[in-house]
Amino acid sequence: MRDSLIAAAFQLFLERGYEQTTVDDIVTLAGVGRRSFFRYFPSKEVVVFPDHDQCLDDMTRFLAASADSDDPVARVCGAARIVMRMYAENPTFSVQRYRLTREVAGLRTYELSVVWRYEKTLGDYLRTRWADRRDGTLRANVVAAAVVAAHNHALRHWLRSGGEGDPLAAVDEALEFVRSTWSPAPASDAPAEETEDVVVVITKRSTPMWRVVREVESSLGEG
Amino acid sequence: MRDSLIAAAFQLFLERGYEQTTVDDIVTLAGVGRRSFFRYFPSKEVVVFPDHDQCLDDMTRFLAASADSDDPVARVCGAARIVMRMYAENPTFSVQRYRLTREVAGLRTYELSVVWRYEKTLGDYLRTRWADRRDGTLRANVVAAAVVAAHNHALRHWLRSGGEGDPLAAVDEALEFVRSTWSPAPASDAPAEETEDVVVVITKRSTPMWRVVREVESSLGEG
DNA sequence: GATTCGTCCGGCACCCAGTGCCGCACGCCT
DNA sequence: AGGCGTGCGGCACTGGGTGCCGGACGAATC
Repeated sequence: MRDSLIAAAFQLFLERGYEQTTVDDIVTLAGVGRRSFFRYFPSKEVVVFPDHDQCLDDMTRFLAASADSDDPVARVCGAARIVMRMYAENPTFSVQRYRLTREVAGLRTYELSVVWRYEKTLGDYLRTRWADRRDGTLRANVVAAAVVAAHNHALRHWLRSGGEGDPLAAVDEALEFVRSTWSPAPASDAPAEETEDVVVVITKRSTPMWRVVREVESSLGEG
Repeated sequence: MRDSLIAAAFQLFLERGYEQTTVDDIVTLAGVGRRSFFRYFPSKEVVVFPDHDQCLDDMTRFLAASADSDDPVARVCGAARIVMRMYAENPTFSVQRYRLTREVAGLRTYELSVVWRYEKTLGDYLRTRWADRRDGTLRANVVAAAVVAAHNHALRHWLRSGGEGDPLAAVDEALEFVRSTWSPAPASDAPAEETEDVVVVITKRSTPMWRVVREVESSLGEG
């Protein structure tokens, strides 16, 4: 029932457009009653994003299964990967939906509310993880927004290309940009205590931290 | 006409709620025809955010008047200040609207589309400024999202407090967190070269950067 | 095997946001 | 005084979304 409604809806949406398709058209094509449509989808827009509820549940469970030893930033990056994986499971469907949302303003607005639920979920997780920090909530909100932005950057790029290439690798690269700016530990699990070289930094006491970082980074070369 | 419609709408929204107020109620209270409402506001939600169109224009002009010598990150932070200033001009109105958007899901969704226009404007500006950088668009999207998140963090905090305190100072503090992570130059124009103290750090070459930072921070005491 | 009960579906009536269209009144110019 | 553009009101209509009720189906019970 639910799947047949989705199939009928997308068939009509792609044929004659979203706004030119009424709910009556969908239910007559699917052969069900009009009332049943609104039993499965609270609004006409929801049928365009049928899998996001499940995906949000997956993300919530993934974050709830986090250990205290996990790096919070790396964890939310992993959570963002879940969403990208959902898109990557059905490339043609995702690309078709992307074209719809590009054209229809109402769908874009609804998509924003969907994305906002992900961002709120990530922000809530980071907020609890950084409850002891001062400015923990600010940091949580900013990092959550940055992760979502990086994810959407890679996602849109992949969707615009028509579903070519590896979206998981693209989102990892984009997320690495975010992770590297806030998360101290690298993603790789090779500990650094075993190496031998020594770096000496001499700086004035009030030198801003970013200068210290830049100096050390340059003294470390490109690695 | 436009102002009388806004006044009538908010009076009814605060009395009996947003969803319990129909457009007919608004126009009968304002003493105008129903058709005129939709002449001035394309939808019922728009009447709740009557000043955002003008504010978006102000932001666009502010960014267009940017010089190439300006720091892009500082410029978008200044653009975010424009929005906060608009909220701060009418504290009681802003707080009332905040309570409405907290309760009504449809208004929250519409607000997301409004915020998204700001974020897109900031992102477009940064994208042109960073056109030569590799990953310039990714950086632009992430920084724009971070600026919006920091702004909203300060805004929500101020609105939840009922409009107490200085929202401009709060948003500056939040934006400084974003600016300091991406823009090298400090906002204050006092360079750091004039101070005297020296800090010495000795570390292994492959010590992760976060350990270096922690070490320097601890050696600097609490300051 | 008949009854009963919970559940799911269809149909109906209704509300309300939003739109296209037309008529009218007002101010303006000639 | 007589056209004329503009802005407003009214009307009819479309379509999304909801409340309600009746009926069909299957499962448990007697």
